[in-house]
Amino acid sequence: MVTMHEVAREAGVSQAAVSYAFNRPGKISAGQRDRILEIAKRMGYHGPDAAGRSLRSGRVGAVGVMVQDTLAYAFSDPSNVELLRGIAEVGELADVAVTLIPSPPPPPGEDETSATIREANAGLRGLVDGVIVHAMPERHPAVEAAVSRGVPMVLVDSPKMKGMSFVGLDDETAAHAAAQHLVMLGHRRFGIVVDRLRADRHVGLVSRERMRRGTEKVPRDRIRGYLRAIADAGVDPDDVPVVESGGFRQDLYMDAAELVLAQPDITAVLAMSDVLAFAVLDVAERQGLNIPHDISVVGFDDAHDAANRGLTTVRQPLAEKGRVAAQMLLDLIETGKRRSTVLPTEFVARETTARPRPARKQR
Amino acid sequence: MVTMHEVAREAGVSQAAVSYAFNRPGKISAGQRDRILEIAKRMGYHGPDAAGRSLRSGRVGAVGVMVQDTLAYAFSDPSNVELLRGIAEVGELADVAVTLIPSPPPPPGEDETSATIREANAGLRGLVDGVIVHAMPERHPAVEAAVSRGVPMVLVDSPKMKGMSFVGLDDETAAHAAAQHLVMLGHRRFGIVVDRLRADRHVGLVSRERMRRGTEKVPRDRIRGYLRAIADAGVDPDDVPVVESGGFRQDLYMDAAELVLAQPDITAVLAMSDVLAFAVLDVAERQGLNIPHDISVVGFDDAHDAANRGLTTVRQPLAEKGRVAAQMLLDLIETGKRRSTVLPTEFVARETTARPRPARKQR
DNA sequence: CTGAAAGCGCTTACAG
DNA sequence: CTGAAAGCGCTTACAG
Repeated sequence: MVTMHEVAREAGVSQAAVSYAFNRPGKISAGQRDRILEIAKRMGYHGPDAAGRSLRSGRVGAVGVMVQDTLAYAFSDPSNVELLRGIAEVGELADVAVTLIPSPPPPPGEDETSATIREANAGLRGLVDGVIVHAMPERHPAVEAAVSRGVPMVLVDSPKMKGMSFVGLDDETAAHAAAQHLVMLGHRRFGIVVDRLRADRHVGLVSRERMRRGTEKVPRDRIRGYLRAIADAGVDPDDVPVVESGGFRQDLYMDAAELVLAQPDITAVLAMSDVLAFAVLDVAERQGLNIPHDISVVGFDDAHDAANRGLTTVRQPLAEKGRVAAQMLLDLIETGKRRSTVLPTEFVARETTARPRPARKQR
Repeated sequence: MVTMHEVAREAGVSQAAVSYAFNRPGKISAGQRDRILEIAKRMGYHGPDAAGRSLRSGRVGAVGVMVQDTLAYAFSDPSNVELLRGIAEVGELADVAVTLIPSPPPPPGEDETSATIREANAGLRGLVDGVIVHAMPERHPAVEAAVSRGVPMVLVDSPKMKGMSFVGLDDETAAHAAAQHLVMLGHRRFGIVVDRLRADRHVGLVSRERMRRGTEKVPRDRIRGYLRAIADAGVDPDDVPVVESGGFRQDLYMDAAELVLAQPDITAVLAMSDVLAFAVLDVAERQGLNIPHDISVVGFDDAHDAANRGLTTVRQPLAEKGRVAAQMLLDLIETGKRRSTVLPTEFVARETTARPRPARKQR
């Protein structure tokens, strides 16, 4: 590799002059600068090496996006992709690279030493100047490591932490509106589907105890909103079945959809995301159920396909969420100033919700 | 920031011993190692800093994906997302971060000095150990810079370069099969839509001269395949209108779809990608055309929505393409060995193609 | 406007 | 098994 030093020697100047030619055009005469750049080019020197530069300047030129689970998942859910798109837009304008950092939960029963080493080598490693923490649970070791390293951080759809920037929604209120729509249509028997309350791969019906101990902010808040609207309608929230898919894979979504549809007497399903709602639609169709007349379905996100499939859902500005978070992070890195933003949501009624069929017999 | 040095002093060992505790468990006794790790943890030292480490070791722990245009685009096209998903899967297994590197074309009329500086600061900057070059055109400065820097590189759907690893399809043969399907159904009047032949934002009908001078590998090869099948059917390929959207945005796709559908007497449209085909379907529907009876439409990719919308298309293994490319890059970084792979495609007939309406009058 | 010098945090070959 | 030392490529405060 050609270094600044070699270019400097060839040009007959100091190594610092070469650095200035690339980084501080003002510190050097235009003629000198052009001559140095030309010599650099001829020698195959293409500019300062990132490692040396960032070691010295403490700035890498990249921001990270920390996601739970696999990166593959990050690209599987269209809502997530939309968020990444927003982040990328801002990163690009600021000429900052975007690095994806998968942070799976620690393997069960790991000993202290391995944990320390794994965490040390995990994700961050100083590869980024700051990090957007997306939909991570409470007390995730990767987040805590970043906090104690003092990495500038913006929390998105993750549990709020004291003194940390936050971007998200008022999930509880938004979910309340969705459930209230069903209540107003006359529904009284509901099923709820969520993806994950804790990172322990639990699949199936959720106990009240488990609901209380959920570590994932978004599902927890949305369930709370659903149940509050349902309770307001005079239904005992403890009678409402909540199904957890346990992960973010299509097959798990389908299983969860089957389970929630198998709950006796329900006339409506509240799905925590559009992808879960789509799974419910698919299973219902396969079972010959008429949507919305046999079962009403409400999603959340207003993702890519929602309008095509006529899904009643809650719209959230996903790309905007990414843009706001990225801008907030860049400002935080620059100025150290923390902020928080709650983005608006909007309930969108489409064709997957209707009055419950009066003929549907009570068991 | 806590450094190794401070941990070493606190533990009463040399700085090297701390490095070994984290990186070379074998070089140090287990007791000593645990003690050092514990002290490190207590002091808030979370492992070697990436900048220092990579400066010394020459290894960053990240691979880049170079994409033309904006990152936002990278997340807009579902086919592209699928490819990224494949790359991410492999990167994850290897504990390597994935960094997205947008490489827009140079601004027109840029002077030499600015160009040198821009290129120096562009994308790579040593942020990655290697790069996957995805769908970049011939002679793109960012690619050339990476080549002359000697960055390990795998070309995906980009023009082949001497001595460089390559992953892609036999686009010409695949496109030939798609066009042949239409020929066999009896079609003789075709329109072709592609996204971009050169990075100059040309929009609209494409001259034969422009087709010859295309710098984008995939559209060039696919057009060649389409036209060969059409010529085999006895139609003069010079009579086949080719429309270029000029970019990767929904509105440009819609404009291109309108223009191709406005071509006189055509009974079939060959779209270079599913997203373009979807735009043709949307415009056709809005115009009250019956698909497939008024117009047959063929896509390419078999992306997410293709099956849902009944699109006749060419299936390619997008996620697999990403996995293969990423694995190839990791091998290249490790061993220096170059390879190339051509992945299989499969023509998939669905509901957007049929015999041309015999009643459709010839002008 | 230019140059000599210090030092960012780390890894590893070497000597013990 | 452990430690002292060199040096990776760079930026910037400082002196001229």
